[in-house]
Amino acid sequence: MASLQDVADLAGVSVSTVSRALRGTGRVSEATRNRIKQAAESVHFTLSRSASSLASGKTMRVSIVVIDRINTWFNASAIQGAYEVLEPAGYDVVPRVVSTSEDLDAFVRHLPGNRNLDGIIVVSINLDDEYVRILRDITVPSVGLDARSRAGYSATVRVDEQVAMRQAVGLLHSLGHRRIGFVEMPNNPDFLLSAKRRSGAFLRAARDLGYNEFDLSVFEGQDFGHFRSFDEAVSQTSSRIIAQFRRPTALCVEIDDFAIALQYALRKAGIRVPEDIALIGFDDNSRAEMAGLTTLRQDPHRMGQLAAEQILQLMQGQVLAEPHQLLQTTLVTRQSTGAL
Amino acid sequence: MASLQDVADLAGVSVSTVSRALRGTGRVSEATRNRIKQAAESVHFTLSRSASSLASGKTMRVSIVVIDRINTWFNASAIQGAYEVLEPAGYDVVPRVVSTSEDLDAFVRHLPGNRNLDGIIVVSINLDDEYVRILRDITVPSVGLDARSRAGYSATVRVDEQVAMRQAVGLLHSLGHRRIGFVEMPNNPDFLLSAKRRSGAFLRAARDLGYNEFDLSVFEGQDFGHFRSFDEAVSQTSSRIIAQFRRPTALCVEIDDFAIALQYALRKAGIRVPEDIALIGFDDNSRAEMAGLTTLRQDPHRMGQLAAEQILQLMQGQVLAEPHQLLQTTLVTRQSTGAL
DNA sequence: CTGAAAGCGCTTACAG
DNA sequence: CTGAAAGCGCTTACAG
Repeated sequence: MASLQDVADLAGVSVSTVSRALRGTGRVSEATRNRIKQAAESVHFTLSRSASSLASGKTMRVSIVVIDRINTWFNASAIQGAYEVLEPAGYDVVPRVVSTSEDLDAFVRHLPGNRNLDGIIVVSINLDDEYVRILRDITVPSVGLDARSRAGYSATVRVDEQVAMRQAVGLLHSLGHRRIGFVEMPNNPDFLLSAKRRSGAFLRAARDLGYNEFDLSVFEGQDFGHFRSFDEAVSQTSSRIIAQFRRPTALCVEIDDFAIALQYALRKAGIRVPEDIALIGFDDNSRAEMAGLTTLRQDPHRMGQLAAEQILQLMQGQVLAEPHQLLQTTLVTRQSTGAL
Repeated sequence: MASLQDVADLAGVSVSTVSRALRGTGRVSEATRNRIKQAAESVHFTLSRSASSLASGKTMRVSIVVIDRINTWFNASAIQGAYEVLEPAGYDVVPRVVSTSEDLDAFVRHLPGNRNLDGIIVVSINLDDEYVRILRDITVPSVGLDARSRAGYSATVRVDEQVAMRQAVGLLHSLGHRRIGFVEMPNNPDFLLSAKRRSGAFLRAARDLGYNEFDLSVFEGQDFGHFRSFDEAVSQTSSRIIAQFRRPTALCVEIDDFAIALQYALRKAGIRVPEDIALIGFDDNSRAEMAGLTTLRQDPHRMGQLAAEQILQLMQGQVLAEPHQLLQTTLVTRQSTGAL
């Protein structure tokens, strides 16, 4: 396997010159550069990232931390977005999955001594105070994507949930719904996702529009471990909704996948959607259109790009013009809320 | 940032001993090991992968190459599967996207001199002869996942398309369909995906069951670039099908997403599914159930795990008991083929 | 069981 | 514009 030295010998120059020529840094004469490039080509030379990294102190690696799985609609889209801006800049994107608070703990605790990454993008994780302290003290920049709070992150990208919920509740209000509710997902108890913030935003938006406590209900998400399956969680939630005293005529559901399953379960139980209960989701994922689900569209792919742009600037030591970016959702109206 | 040397000083031993103790290699006394572990903890020590890599010659990195996007159902599931087995073994999984033949070319041509990965998993790419030659000569093992041919790869994992198509055609035959066809996807012209193999397998299966040339049709996939959008490709294909002389009463479609879109377009054009045309997809992806699509289920998540297990063994220099694994699909019957 | 030392393949001041 | 040399932080024979 050819090394810098081999290329240097071939081109009749020193390794320093080869290094400079290949990376386009420092002045190297046109002629020398060409000679070197040819020599490099001829032996299929590729820089050893390990050696470069060790010498330069930069790993050219950014880690993207996601909860539970890489292959969810949100996570995979965010990773793709980040990849699109990081790859052309020469960085490897290294996914890291955490499933339990121990996983996260191990990851965060190793951060202070970690020389294996130049930046971190963290998806849908809110940091408790201890982690905030650790993140603040490390030299590696971190960007929170879809985090509830800015705490601990050098920069954040998230969706404006308050405006989103105003859009949703506004639609329900204009359709004449007087009793409305919010349905939280079953959750991974080790992570405080965006659920609480989203239901809080829902309640605030509703009160602003004149709904009072008796007209509002929140179906709280339970620990996912309580259920044998996703389907069981859905049908249990469906039953709770149906049995509810002064049952709402419209529901905002935390995410599309749950809303879609719920719509199916409700209909199976004889509840008509949207006539008896109207439904609004959140995401506009790949199944929402087919399900005829009215929803709040967000764009994790774009969020991944933005987070990557931020981390890129931070890694270059730049000061961000807008470290905390708030994106707006788009209300997409479909059958699950009936005709406008 | 603490280095091995710092830990050694703290524990009062040499760096060699620290290195051995931390990695659990070589004999180190219980007492020494504990002292070292404590010292390491206390300064949040983490090994520098770059330095380890440079010294040991192993990068602890495996690249997974996918076409066009990370966030497709197939690709993201495969990556997740690979991650699950590679991460516990200490390897980073580094996704790499190729969109054009130039991308692939650049990647493959750099392989011979590449010291930046220990193994490669390549998804849905068939190698032409030149690449086969390059791959054969490099020292890094490669696993082909969903490749049409074994050529060039140290090992492969794929689905048995011949059996799959026999399942599908068998169902159509038993349902009494006498004129049947296969619909290819619009394709990325830079990559020869599995389309041709799949339609070939369809034709073989159909002939074996007694269908003759006049009863069979193949709607060939066109260069995706010809269309302004996916929807346009779909509606064009739909029109071709409808206009077909001696139109088939049942179609196998190359993948679910296209089948689902096609079902929608056909119905919109007044063709009843399954009464006028029955449809069978391929994948059983997350939308197939909702669409009521009969389909051939495959499991890219499992394929990713298997490919990772193979590459792991190859990287350890082991000889594979079964280098070429063929998985079976499961026929999942739903409304798009009517009642059995 | 432990240590001294060479070496992995680069980058980067420092000189010239 | 170019080169000699130090050094990045580890691993791994080699000795003892």
